[in-house]
Amino acid sequence: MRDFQKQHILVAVDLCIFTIIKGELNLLLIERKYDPFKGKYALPGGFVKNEEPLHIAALRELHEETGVYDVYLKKLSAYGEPKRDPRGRVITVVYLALIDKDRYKLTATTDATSAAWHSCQKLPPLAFDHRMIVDDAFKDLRYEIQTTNIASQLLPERFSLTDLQKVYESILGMNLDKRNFRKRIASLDILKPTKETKMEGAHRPAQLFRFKDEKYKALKEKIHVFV
Amino acid sequence: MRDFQKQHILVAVDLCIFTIIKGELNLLLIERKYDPFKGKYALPGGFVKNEEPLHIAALRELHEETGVYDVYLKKLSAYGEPKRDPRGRVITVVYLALIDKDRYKLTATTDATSAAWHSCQKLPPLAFDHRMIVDDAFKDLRYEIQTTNIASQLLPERFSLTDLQKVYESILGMNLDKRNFRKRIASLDILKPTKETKMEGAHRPAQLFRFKDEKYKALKEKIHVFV
DNA sequence: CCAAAAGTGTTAGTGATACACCCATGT
DNA sequence: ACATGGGTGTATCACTAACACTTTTGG
Repeated sequence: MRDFQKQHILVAVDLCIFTIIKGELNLLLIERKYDPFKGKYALPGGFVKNEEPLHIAALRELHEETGVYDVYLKKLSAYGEPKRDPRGRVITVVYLALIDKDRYKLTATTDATSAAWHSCQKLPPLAFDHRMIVDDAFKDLRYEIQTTNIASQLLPERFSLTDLQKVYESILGMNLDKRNFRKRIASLDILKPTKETKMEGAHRPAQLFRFKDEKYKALKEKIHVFV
Repeated sequence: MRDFQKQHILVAVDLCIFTIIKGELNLLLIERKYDPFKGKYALPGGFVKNEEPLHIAALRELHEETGVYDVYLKKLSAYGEPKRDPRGRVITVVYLALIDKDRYKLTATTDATSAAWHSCQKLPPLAFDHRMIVDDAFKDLRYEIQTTNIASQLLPERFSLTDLQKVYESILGMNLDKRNFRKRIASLDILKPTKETKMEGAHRPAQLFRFKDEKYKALKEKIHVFV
């Protein structure tokens, strides 16, 4: 414990909160009102309290920004370059959060914060090293979407197969063949059909499905002996 | 910055240093000489200095324990439960390191530390939350070995195909078919043959190979649209 | 009846898996 | 000559990828 008292590093959490809006992947950002990086956008986050577990700090920040508690939250990595915050040394632990925008609406911008969704296609310049953090989080999301059932976290309880396909397409950044997609989803055996349909627009209504497991579930242990 | 001064959380780095010994995956551990967890084993690590980048702190600790600087080092996650260290709140950033035991020998146990290799098949009880950390690091390693050329970091410059296969087998925890393994390695086109052979024991000598890219290289961008 | 999205099968090609014998060497 | 690990090819099966038309609804 000898060196303990000499250290002056602060611990924060930052959140990469993703959602799907109109079939596009979006990220929640806050516009900074003060220096440093005044006018730029940043990830929501804040300092960890002394007795507070990291994931509780993340949930607290998430709730402050979105009014939501019950979400998928995954710890990613930590970022701690000495100069990443010009005000002092801060190491931040990053959490990935996925929410269904329709279920959990943003509380009307509390306080002075102005949280808003931004399409991942064209993110504005970000403060600090947040661009790197987002890029890393996005890579993780791409992996998770392919190996787990986390797509369920981005959709309402009932959804059409086209809705689901758009989740995959927006995260993988490519168009998928409709027939092949449906075959693969069927083979995974993770959905159960409902008797409801979604009628919107002048076309044939879509059958709605729900996930068998609402909660996180790994779909494959083995990736393939190589990939 | 208002809450900055109130925080009392210390930042450390811990290292999961893997190597292959006699075809088995091993992890470097230190036996703790003092409480807490006296007599148990722990990951090598230490506190981050005020102006020190995290990866430099990791390299410093690595060098102290192994006498090695030039190794593959990858930042993993952070662990910061309030009670993980009974002496006070410490958040640790974990690094994965891979070394070739033959190239980089351990310096004869410096100071009072007693670092030693332990087979991952039968690790002793670990201090703190280090068991969880090792499990997470191992999962990461399993993924990396299948998607990148990091096997090169665990082998000497020249090695036989059987040596390479043992790296994969020990990390994947399964036996692989020799012919299929060689076909796949050939299709990846990451090795170049040397004219040397390894003669050891009373049998046909093995041809030695080396990696085309010594350094880290991703082998596949796309995992597969699912996995 | 037109527009718009939903829904549905087959084929060809590629890659994964399973499997057994001969080779070169030291003792 | 024998014991030991090195080295090689083929056949089957499973999965991926490419591809186009009919259905159902609202306007």
